[in-house]
Amino acid sequence: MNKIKKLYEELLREHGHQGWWPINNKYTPKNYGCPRNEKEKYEVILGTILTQNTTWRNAAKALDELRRKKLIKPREISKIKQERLARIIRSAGYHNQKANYLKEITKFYLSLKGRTPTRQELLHVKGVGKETADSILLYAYKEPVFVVDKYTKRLLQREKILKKEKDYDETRKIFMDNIEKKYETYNEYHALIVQEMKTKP
DNA sequence: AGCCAGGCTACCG
DNA sequence: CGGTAGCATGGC
Repeated sequence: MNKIKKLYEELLREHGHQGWWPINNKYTPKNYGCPRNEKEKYEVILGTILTQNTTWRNAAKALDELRRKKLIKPREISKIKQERLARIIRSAGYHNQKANYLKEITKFYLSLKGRTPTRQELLHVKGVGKETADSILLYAYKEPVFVVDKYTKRLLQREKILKKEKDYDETRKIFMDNIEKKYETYNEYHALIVQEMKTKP
């Protein structure tokens, strides 16, 4: 019996479809068609940085401010002074760091010219660690990669699927070896884990 | 009034 | 290699 798959079925039954990622600060339940265009893809990328170690609520406020000022465009983020960008995204926390990170990922994004980046390339960008790299691949580019976070490791402990806590890549491999490599499924599973662990720590 | 949130970098031993 | 301080706002 595949415990990883079984756990997925249980979580889905209990919480229902989550339908990440939010675009324009709205979830798109049961619609994995997002992002639908380049603009939304770029918004998702900014969101992955802004939500690092921060609630989505606070990150979304920062995205709202950027949207209100019509700044969710790579050229605009490139142009703007870092100090001003920091003030605008203040609500996301760590705003000085994140303003720098947003500029870094934007420079990288422009260099791609529409191509899908590799995980290795993403990991070379300052401010992009493993979870953020995988989030960008999954939520912006719809690549079938599994996103691991603190909750994921904790859940495997709680369910006694693992005795000891594994590192990021090992944990990721456990999911990817046991679940069909589909974008929709990895999207759903990660969101279900967050939902489960938020309600039952 | 603390404690924590959908992490990452830099630096330590 | 593994461990940890620092980064910061807002909600409960």
